[in-house]
Amino acid sequence: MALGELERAVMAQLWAAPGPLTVREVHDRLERELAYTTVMTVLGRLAKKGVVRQERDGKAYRYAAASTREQLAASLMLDALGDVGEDRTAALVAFVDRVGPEEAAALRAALRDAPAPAARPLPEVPEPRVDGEDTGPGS
Amino acid sequence: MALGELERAVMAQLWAAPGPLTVREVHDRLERELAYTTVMTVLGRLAKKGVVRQERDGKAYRYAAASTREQLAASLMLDALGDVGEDRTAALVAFVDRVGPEEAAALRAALRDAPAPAARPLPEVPEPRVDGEDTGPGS
DNA sequence: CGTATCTACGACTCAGCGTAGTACGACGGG
DNA sequence: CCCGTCGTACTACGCTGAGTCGTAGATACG
Repeated sequence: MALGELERAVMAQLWAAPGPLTVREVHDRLERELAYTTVMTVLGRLAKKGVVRQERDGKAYRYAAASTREQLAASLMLDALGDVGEDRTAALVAFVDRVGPEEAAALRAALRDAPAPAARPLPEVPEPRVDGEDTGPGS
Repeated sequence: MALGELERAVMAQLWAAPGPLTVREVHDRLERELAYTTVMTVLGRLAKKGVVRQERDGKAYRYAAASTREQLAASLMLDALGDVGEDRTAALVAFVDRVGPEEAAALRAALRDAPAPAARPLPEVPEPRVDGEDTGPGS
């Protein structure tokens, strides 16, 4: 699910903005000289992947990141951890073996704050949307 | 750098084996009905990426995983963490917020064992090899 | 009406992966 | 000595995802 280069650049703009952006706004904020439709395509793909939320604003759409940068990074890390197969704990040991002291400290603090949370899943970054799928049937 | 489906299956065989395997051995252990040359190509690509070590054995080659499954997973996790940009600590907080209790315990234990690890880099998983490059006398 | 602005959809390129065929050298049995 | 077997090297083809854009259609506004 890793994002491409341009996709990351677009996400950076969405994260940096105070609120949802239109295609044009994203396009104007990007340094690169891209066609308007290129940005639109990328935003559409990001929306299809679920990392971006699309909300109507009159004729146009506004786009906002579905999760924070940190949550997305955490998701990616979970994915990498899951790929290992069974022995997650050994992988985690190898992981902390290679993070710097600051990161180790952050991990320690985070573990202190979250004593026994039963892996509550966030609603963000849902399954990649498959065509005409309702975002919320509301049970 | 994420591996593809078949690449993962091949790595699984290499990790499961007690020692380096020849192409034929990997081919025979894989469930799928693949052409011998398919396995050879995949092993070659894995070697070019540096996740597999190629050592001569008479006429043939033997292939071994360059790092353990756990180390590779840790590398992938580091990559995901690095992509976030600056605020690594926040990402780590989000990460521990979403791992299960067992993983949290593993993290705690690992952090206990490694009090001040100055990010020592492993020799495994080197830069993707570019053409004729020496594998290095690494230990 | 004409123009500007959006979205929808398709198309093209390039790289990575899955898959395999062919060419060619080394080796051992008749 | 010749041939089939085994193994490598090289090339190729189809598919998918990402980057890039063009064109067509809807719509609002002077």
